[in-house]
Formats: sequence, C-alpha cells, structure tokens
Amino acid sequence: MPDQSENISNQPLTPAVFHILLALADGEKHGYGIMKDVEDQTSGQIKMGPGTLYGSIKRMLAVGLIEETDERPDPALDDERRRYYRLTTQGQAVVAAESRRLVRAVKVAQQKRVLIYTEGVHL
Amino acid sequence: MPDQSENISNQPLTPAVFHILLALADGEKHGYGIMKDVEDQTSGQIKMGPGTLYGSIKRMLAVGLIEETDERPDPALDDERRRYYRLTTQGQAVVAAESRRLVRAVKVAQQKRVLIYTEGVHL
DNA sequence: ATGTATTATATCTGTAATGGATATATCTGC
DNA sequence: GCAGATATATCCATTACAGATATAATACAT
Repeated sequence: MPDQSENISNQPLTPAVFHILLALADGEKHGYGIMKDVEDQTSGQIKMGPGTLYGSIKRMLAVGLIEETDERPDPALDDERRRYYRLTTQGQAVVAAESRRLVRAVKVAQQKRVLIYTEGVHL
Repeated sequence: MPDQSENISNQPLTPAVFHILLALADGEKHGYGIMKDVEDQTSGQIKMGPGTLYGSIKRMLAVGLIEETDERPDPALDDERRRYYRLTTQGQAVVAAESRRLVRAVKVAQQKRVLIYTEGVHL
C-alpha cells in the first residue's frame, strides 16, 4: 500500500492552507481563532477573509488534513457558536513536509543572494 | 506618493510565482529554463505544467514583476525560439519581501515544534 | 435594559490561478 | 531524414480566492 500522505504532501500548499495548518500546530482552535492566529503570526500582514477561511477549512476537512473535535474548553469560557479543529496525523505530516519545502526554498533564496539587503533576518 | 511595491509585496505570492521569481534571481532565463530550474531547486518535487508556467509569466509581465530582454547569449548557443526574462527592480523587491515572509513562517513552524524531526535545518 | 461593537460561522458570487491537453515548430544527435 | 527533446502558446475544466452578505451570540458600556 502506497504512502497515503504522499499525494498531498508532495505538492506545494496554498499559503492559506499552510497558515491554517500552522495555526493548529500547537493545539486545537476554532475558525475565528485560526484567523487571529494567522494575523498574529504575520504581524497583521496577512488577513484571511471569511470566504478563504471557511472555504479552506471545508476543503481541509474533506481531504483529512484536519478534523473537528468534540472537546470543549472550560464551559465558562466557551462560546457555543465555536467549532474546534485539530490536525490529523496526516495534517501533521503535511505541515512538516511543507515547512521543509519552505526551508529549502529559503536556502535557494540565500544562495542567490536575494536576502542580502534584508534587515532583521538572522540566518 | 505611496510605495508602489507595497500593493503587491505585502500579500503572499502563489508558489508558482515565487518559484519563477526565485529562478530569475541569479540571472535571466527563458521560460523552459525557468521550468527546469524550479525542478532542480525542488529536487524534482515541483513540476510546473506549461499552463501554469506561461500563464504566470504573462501575468507577471503585466504587473511588472519581470520583463523580457533583448539580450541574447552567444548566438552559437542560442535557440531562436527562446524568450528571455529578467526581474524588474520591483520583482527583486517582491521576491526579497516574500522570502522574508517565508523565513518568518518557518520560524513560527520551529517555535511550534513542527520541524523537530527535520535533519539539517539551520535557521 | 438597551444599544453597539466584537466574535463567530456560513454561503454566494465573480474573478483569478492551476493543471492537463493540445498544437506547433525548432533543435540535437544519429 | 527521423526521433526525441526543447520551446512557446493557447484552450478549457476545475479549483481557490476575496469580498459581500447574512445571521446570530457574546461582551461591555451606558
């Protein structure tokens, strides 16, 4: 039986999908929380609209990158509207593979001296 | 007058556009050469079809990320069908900005321990 | 208690990007 | 001259995206 994750992990992810996976990498979150996490991660540079966010979530559920959880945090802090998601095992593999791909891309950028004028990047 | 490159450099690029910019970062190339360079850069992982390649080139020309050159290499080595492209100043700025964005994304991935099993990554 | 802003999810729609197929032509090596 | 690789280009179906719109719960101040 071939590696099931190979299909999806060997092609580049769209930035939206990658950032959602990354947002979920340190624990489950709900949709709106993912959106905020992506904004924080990118210092407000990337803002996902609801179309991209919920559309991506739907697709990622369909291909098994993420799954919805039943677990709710402390009910006192909860909001009944929320729907929480977490990475599947496949999702973990894919986000790791994509991260490695990006590392390689950045190394190419370094070799080609694309980043020499960059401030604040310590490689 | 606002920074003209801000419009485009502050939103994530599609993987195809980024890889094309990266391929051109160390010198002008023709379309097919770009395709090969991307394959090499990614160890054959990413293969751009002609639709993506020439469609992306057309769009990138339209927004001024790249431009066609008249300069031809040694005529003896040349192929008259080829069309050569190089980065514009704006294209250089955009590929640098996108590279920095990816560096930040990779750092987030490291902080979230996505890459702990990865060998040979020094950022 | 009322109003307002924020949080939260969801869908719809037009536009853009992608990948594969197809077409055409040149170049290289035999 | 032929085959296979090189090279560009377009078409089309599918997918992804961004923004608008809708709806409703929550939080907080007045």
